[in-house]
Amino acid sequence: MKLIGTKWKPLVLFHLLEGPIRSGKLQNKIPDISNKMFTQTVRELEKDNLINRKVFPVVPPKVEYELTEKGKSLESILKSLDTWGKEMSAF
Amino acid sequence: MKLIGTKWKPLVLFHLLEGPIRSGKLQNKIPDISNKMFTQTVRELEKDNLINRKVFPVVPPKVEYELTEKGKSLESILKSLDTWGKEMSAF
DNA sequence: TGCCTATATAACTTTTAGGTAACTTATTGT
DNA sequence: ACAATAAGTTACCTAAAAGTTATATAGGCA
Repeated sequence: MKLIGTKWKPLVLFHLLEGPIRSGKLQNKIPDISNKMFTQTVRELEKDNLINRKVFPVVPPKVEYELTEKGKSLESILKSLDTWGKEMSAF
Repeated sequence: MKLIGTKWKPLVLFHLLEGPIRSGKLQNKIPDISNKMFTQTVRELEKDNLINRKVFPVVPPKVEYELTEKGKSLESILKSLDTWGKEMSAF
């Protein structure tokens, strides 16, 4: 499972720390991600067992993503990365 | 500075946590890295001010790498990542 | 004379990540 | 009829990351 070495995975996970969220909303939180990369990223995270995908059988579609326990175990790392990145961009 | 999104940077930094080390030794700790990627990676880390490069003017060449203070500030993140990776590969 | 050393670079190729744009789906409301 | 909706897929293309192979260096020593 490559977490590092990918551009989007950590970012998606980071936003999921806030709790379950609809697909579109999550995507909006990451303005620069393309539609394709978003889907691809969440699919991989699902395979990695870091997130769950909940599909509601309605029209138009409704899909929610949320962290699994395994995903939640990344919380401190993700937050540290975020903090570190912000501190360093001050330089 | 892209730490995330690169394959080798975190690994190189992780090995430097043990202290200053000669170029060749460091490279040996990462068996799968190609000669080119090793050089390229340390050069970028140097530009990022995460590591220092010390050149000894001898023949054959002797070069040492060590973390800067900024590099050392990554310690807890790097160690967490390492620990997490090991725990998870148990699955 | 010519080989060995450790570190690095250059030229080139392959692989993978990522982006774009068009299309699908099924139901509701007009 | 048909437009709008949210989520996703597909085919295609480009750019960036990484790998491979060959070469340079300069002094010590057989």
